[in-house]
Amino acid sequence: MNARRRSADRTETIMQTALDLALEVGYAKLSMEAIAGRAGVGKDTIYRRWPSKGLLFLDSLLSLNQRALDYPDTGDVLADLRQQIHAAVDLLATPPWGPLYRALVGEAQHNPAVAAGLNDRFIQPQADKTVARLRAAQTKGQVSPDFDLELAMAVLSGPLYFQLLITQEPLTHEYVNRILDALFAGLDPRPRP
Amino acid sequence: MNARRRSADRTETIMQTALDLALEVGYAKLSMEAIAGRAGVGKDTIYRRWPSKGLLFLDSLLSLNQRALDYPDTGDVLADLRQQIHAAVDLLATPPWGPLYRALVGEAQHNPAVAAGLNDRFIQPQADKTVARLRAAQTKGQVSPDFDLELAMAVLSGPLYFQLLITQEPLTHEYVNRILDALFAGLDPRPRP
Amino acid sequence: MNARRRSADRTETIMQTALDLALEVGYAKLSMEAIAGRAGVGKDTIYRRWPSKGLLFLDSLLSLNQRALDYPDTGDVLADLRQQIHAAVDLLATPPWGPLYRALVGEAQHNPAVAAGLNDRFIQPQADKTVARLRAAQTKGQVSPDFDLELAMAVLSGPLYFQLLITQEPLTHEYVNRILDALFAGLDPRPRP
Amino acid sequence: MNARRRSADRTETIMQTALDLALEVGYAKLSMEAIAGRAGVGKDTIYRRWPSKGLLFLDSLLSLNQRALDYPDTGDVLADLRQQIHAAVDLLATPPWGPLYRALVGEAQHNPAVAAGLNDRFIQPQADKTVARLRAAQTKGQVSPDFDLELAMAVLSGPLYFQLLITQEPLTHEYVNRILDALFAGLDPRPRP
DNA sequence: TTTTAACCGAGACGGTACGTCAAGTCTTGAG
DNA sequence: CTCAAGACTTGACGTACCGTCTCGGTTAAAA
Repeated sequence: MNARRRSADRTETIMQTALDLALEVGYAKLSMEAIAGRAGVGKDTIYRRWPSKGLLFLDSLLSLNQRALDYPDTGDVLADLRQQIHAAVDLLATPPWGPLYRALVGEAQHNPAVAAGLNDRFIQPQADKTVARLRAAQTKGQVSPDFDLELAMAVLSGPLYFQLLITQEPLTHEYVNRILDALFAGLDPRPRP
Repeated sequence: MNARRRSADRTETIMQTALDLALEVGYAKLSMEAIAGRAGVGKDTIYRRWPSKGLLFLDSLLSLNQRALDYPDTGDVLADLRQQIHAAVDLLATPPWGPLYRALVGEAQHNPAVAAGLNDRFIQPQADKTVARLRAAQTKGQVSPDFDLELAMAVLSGPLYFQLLITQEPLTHEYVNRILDALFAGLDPRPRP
Repeated sequence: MNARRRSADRTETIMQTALDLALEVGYAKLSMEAIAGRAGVGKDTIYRRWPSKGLLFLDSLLSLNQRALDYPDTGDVLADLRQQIHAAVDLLATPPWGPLYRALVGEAQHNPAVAAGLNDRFIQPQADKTVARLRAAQTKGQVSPDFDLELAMAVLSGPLYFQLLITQEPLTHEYVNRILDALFAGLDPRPRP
Repeated sequence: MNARRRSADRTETIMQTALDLALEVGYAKLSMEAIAGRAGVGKDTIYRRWPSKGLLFLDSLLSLNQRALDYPDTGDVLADLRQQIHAAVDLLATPPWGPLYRALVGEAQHNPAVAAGLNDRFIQPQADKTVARLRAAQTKGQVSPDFDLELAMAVLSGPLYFQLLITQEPLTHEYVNRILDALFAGLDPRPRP
């Protein structure tokens, strides 16, 4: 039992060290040797827990940053979505997290295991929460029954990821609001009669 | 003149070899040494042209895949957008290109030079074309004058990139159509009176 | 203990391989990569043990060729010196050793660490033995008390090295004898009265 | 004629530059590229004149340091030898020349062409002059007719080279004198009756 | 309490690739 | 025709990590 507790301590130490080092030198220059050295741990002790640097990093980022990104349900869908997405955007704007999260997504592009882990442990749960919140509103009649919830989720997330990963312009509340407003007010391009 | 021509030949050979190797082993296992060896070229000859593997790969991908992704202008905005985006999606679905493009975007997450190059040479031009096509329609009165063109572009691109990079589900024409229809028909979630 | 033993084995293997390769291609074309490859060893494993090619080679040559070049003491100084120097000359004439030893001395001309190692591990000990043998003879009254032993050593060694390194004519027993005779019979150039 | 003169100028310039650079960075770090660059000359222009770095360096050292090391003939052999050898030793003690000459001899150990060039252009001529001076003395009856002149030359040179190349202790006039005195006074080790 | 087996830190090991450097050859355009 | 300039192939350098594999030296549990 004690052994297991020490084991758990070590697991935590390693993840924390990995994160610290990633903050200092960036994910690209993060090395298992440096993590092991700094954590005062043998390399095997790391490899016994995680099969690759990517998965260790994924675990570190997700486990140590367990901020509740849960949706409130105040009854006002739009306000709830806005608040939740603002929180997410704030997190990504807080200095280390944006680049680290970008690095993680980058890693997922080469490493299928990381991609799978990222999806299963973060992306899908978040998407599900968004859809669930929308569905709740739909049930209450606040949203039209033939509104495509999955698509709405994609239209909300997509532009943010596009900005984060591709154009790398800063994510602002104002931009989030424009997307939300377009989605909810209707982004109808048709010329008015 | 001859020297310059031979030089240009070599540049092309190197890019082609880089691409070939990337197809065979994937970007992650692509090495400068292997490229140099296969291309029958010294490593310096590569480093004289590109400062890093990422930029060589960026150049290879963009230069050797100069498919015109220009928008037609048939007068029907929706049809033109649909055709153009379908073409892009088809390209990404053609086996090697999807993973390679994903790898490139992944690399851009660690390497600012790649990110900048990708933006300047591909993302921005494409975005500009989309906006230009929309603006043309706006001028002709086919689209409402207060329609936010930049946002429309982001709403069109974002979900596709989200699917490509994050959920990694296949990109289909059907999905493109859903997005286009939502955008143009209006994705109004408000309950009908 | 096992680890240390395996370590020592590897050290020996590397030195032996270095020597083998030097025999085949000569010191000038000897490369760390070739040694590592042939020995089935990573380059780091070599660099962990020796900081440069020169010092590895020095170690290989001296450790693996630990022929006792000790002076006998039969009571007859001249005979003892002659025997010992003939042995040294024979060694240098045995095909690989002459060129390899020349290469080592050559390396010592650019590389102070090799020069120091060569002196400390080979030149000085040999010189000391020669002087010691002469001193023993002096003690026994076989040699005049004001005979300059250091100079005698230099007069014995110098011409041999001159021939080995500079004129590169073959070293023969006959040449050794001429030097010994001159030294012991007196090389008095003064015209006889 | 003009072309040839310019050609000769260039040859001189290259050798001078090689020597200058060798003084600055040492022979080991001397590179053809650096010489060409500094001399304002294409690499081919160098390779057209000398087939290798070693031979260029040999040429530079010998051609640009044409100090007359000729023996005077004042009638006093011993004094003449002493003066000449002191001059040589002084030259080697003047800072750059000792190390450079050592480097040249070092190079000769790997490179037969350098060894041959060094012998033909410097070692043999010097040896011949020494022997010639001794022979002159012999003819005048100042030296015994059965004195082995070649051996005397080797006994004079050998210890100096030994000190220069092997033990790397400083060469002093005092050491030269000890050798000369031993040679001329007779280094007779036999116990006096 | 003593034994014993798992676990650990440390870091050596065989590899692979890095990015740099220089060698010696080859090509071009200016004079 | 000769030259400077410098691109080119080649090949080695020394470094950095990878992921695997010992090695002793603690422990914590079973005996």
